[in-house]
Amino acid sequence: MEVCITSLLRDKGFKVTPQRLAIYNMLSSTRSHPNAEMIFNELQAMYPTMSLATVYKTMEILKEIGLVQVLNAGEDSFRYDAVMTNHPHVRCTECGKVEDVYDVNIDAFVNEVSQGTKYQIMGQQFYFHGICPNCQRKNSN
Amino acid sequence: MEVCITSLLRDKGFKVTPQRLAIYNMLSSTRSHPNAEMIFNELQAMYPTMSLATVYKTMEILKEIGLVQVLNAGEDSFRYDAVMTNHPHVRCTECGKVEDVYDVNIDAFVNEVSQGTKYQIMGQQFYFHGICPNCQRKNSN
DNA sequence: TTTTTATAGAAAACAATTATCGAGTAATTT
DNA sequence: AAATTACTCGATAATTGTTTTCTATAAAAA
Ligand SMILES: [Mn+2]
Ligand SMILES: [Mn+2]
Ligand SMILES: [Zn+2]
Ligand SMILES: [Zn+2]
Repeated sequence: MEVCITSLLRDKGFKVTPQRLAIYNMLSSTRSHPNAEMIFNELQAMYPTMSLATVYKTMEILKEIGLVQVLNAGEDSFRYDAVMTNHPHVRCTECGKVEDVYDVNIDAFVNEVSQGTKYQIMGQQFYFHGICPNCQRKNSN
Repeated sequence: MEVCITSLLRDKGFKVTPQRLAIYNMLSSTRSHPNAEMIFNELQAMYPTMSLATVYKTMEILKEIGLVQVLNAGEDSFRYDAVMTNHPHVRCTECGKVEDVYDVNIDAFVNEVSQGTKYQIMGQQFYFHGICPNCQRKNSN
């Protein structure tokens, strides 16, 4: 993993810096689909001088070299995901968390759409919204 | 249609104003999925004094009374749709236009996801991106 | 090393959206 | 119809997420 990002950066002419490694490490070791601010806050303790702009610029690079994908779950900010398989997401409308949707095969659906449209489909994002188990429990009390 | 929005507004305690009717009429007679600025520009000629803030506030109300849905196609601004059926959208990554995806049944897919997750699913949005027929033609020349 | 080049971070700029507020207008009451 | 009330418009300012600019400095190359 470390090797991967290091050589990927270098191969594309980007420098390997502690900030970039820290940001990628943080993102690839969480399932919380954080936005720029969450990443910034998390790294604040360890990298007190890091700025939000660095997070944004790094995400731009990581996206470009194919290490992260950008999510747009109907909020006012973008979220980031280091898992590069194209999987659906679900957002809890009460607590706001965004999680993966597992165990669902999107290929059949994607193929159906690809064949039914004149667009040349390059990708897609599926967002569900609803209430997470936690919030359901809270509500029923 | 006119009747519908008029009575819906009144029933929910909102006043029926020319601006609101104009915005809703414009939106329901286009398939371009405009964002606030596009709506504003389009109405500028007929309503020279209308402000962007009014467009935003009106969209908020129209969303609340269930007459429009808000789209989030991975851009930096929201788009609006007066068609309330839940249908997938596709955005051309070259010219930026957003169109409907027709003739595809999402129910089976939605059901599969609903049953595979512990979330109580309330809704979803499906976005595809690719290249529209026009831009494909341009590219091949 | 030394030299070259890209980057980090502070600060300012930007763009989409939201909030505030006073004057105006529609609905309601008299 | 007139008066009262409550809501709304649009100008302006504020906010928020993101991008740009600039320069000392860290990383890569020589
Ligand atoms: Mn994910
Ligand atoms: Mn549509
Ligand atoms: Zn929740
Ligand atoms: Zn196009």
